[in-house]
Amino acid sequence: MKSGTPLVPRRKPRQSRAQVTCDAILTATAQILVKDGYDAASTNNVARVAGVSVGSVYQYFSSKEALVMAVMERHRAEGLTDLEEGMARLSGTTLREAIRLLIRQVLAKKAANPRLHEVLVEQLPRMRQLQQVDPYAVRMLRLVRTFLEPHAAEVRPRDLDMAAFIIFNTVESLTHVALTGRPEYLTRESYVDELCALVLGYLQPEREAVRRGGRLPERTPRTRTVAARKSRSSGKR
Amino acid sequence: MKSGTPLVPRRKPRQSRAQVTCDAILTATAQILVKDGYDAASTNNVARVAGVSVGSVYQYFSSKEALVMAVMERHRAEGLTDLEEGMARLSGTTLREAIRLLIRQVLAKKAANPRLHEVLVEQLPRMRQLQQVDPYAVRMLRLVRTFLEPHAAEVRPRDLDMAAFIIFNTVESLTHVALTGRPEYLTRESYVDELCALVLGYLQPEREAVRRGGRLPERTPRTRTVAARKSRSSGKR
DNA sequence: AGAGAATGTGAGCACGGACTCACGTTTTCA
DNA sequence: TGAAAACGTGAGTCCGTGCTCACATTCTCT
Repeated sequence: MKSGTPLVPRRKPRQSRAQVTCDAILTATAQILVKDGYDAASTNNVARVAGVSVGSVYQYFSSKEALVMAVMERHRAEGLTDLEEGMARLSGTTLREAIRLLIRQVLAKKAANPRLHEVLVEQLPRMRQLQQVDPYAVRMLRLVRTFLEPHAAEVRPRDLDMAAFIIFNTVESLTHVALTGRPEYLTRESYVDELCALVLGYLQPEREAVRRGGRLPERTPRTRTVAARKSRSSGKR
Repeated sequence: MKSGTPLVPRRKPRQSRAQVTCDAILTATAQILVKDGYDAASTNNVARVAGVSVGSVYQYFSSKEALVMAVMERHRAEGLTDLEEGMARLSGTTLREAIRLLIRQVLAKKAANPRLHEVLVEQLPRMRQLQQVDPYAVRMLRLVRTFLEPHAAEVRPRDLDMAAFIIFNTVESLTHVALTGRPEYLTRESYVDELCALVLGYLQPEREAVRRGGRLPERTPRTRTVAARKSRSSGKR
């Protein structure tokens, strides 16, 4: 792949048949990504699957990177509007309910097309274009921040930008790792519960509870419940 | 890269000069990964930088993937023993203190060689070998679980495996995204504070606080601070 | 109609990468 | 000491990939 190639300046489809070709190319790319991963998505292969010639691919996409980028863009735009709509439906709910709805939505979204999400997220760091500032990420964070602002008073974190960054990335990452490492979790209600607890616990004002929990054992625990001791020994290899 | 190549069966260094070559190769690989990324780490290039011939590389590593895998293994083993040692030093501290120490350790570890961590984490999903069960991940999770067990009684989550999964991945992911997206955060004390709040808040037993927080505004907020309203409108694009 | 623009074609080039192999050199050890 | 094993070499093979270009086809619009 040439490194100096500009990523944007390419012919835009003017006639409808061109639009069709363009769509076919994007769809084929997505399909290959899902089925065989990034490496299989060579320009020649994409052209073949799309039923067009390589030349046509390069009419509309200046490089392989631009091609994958376009698929990503399409997909992310969807995610963005989804979240926007989701947030619009929140009036009249408690913070707790709102967070649960949003988390559930993110999980459902990823579960709907797990493989595509997986591949795209993995390729994200390879996109030169995004190395500087990723407008999508910025908008996502702004959205979360906007969600937090009305609750600024009742919530612990003072730096809402950082809070948005943390919440967004927590939910995003935990969804992603569950997807790849623990697919069962995605459909397990308790996972949603835990994610909610995580976010809500983070937002809650401090208190003393766990701090009172006492010291860690020196060697062996002196006083401990039977259940605790049992699960402990079963945890050893 | 051939896909059918076995990843293990390769000559093991028996003489000391062989060990030297082997080390040189691994070091060169790591160095290239850090400086120029994965794509630059071609076998020929690795050999050149290591000062050996390509043939020697293939004496000990059956493929490029195996090569990178070896670097990863080395690096992850380090991380594992680090965490083990860190946990061994925790007796006599509160849960709160313990968590803070561990989080700070993870952050410091990544900040010490950010680029290597970054590249390796990015390449992780490409490793065919790990697609099934990743023994490193298993051991890490077991470690966290072992850490949690003595506190099973004073802590909210009932499923300690899931809790370990969530905590480990939260800290890991948030460290990583900070590394790549907000490097300033890594040295900011407040980021450590927030991560601690996140984990501790998650572990704390439930309570009513935020639930009482009331409803979200229907259309426009009725009662809201000036500051909140101001930053809110500025949040629009 | 027909000229020019838009669209589509695909053989093939240039390049670089992963990997092999036939052969030298050094070490081991009986 | 000398033969076998371990180690090291690097030119060279093979293959896929990204991408171009000269040309053919279709559309648009006066």
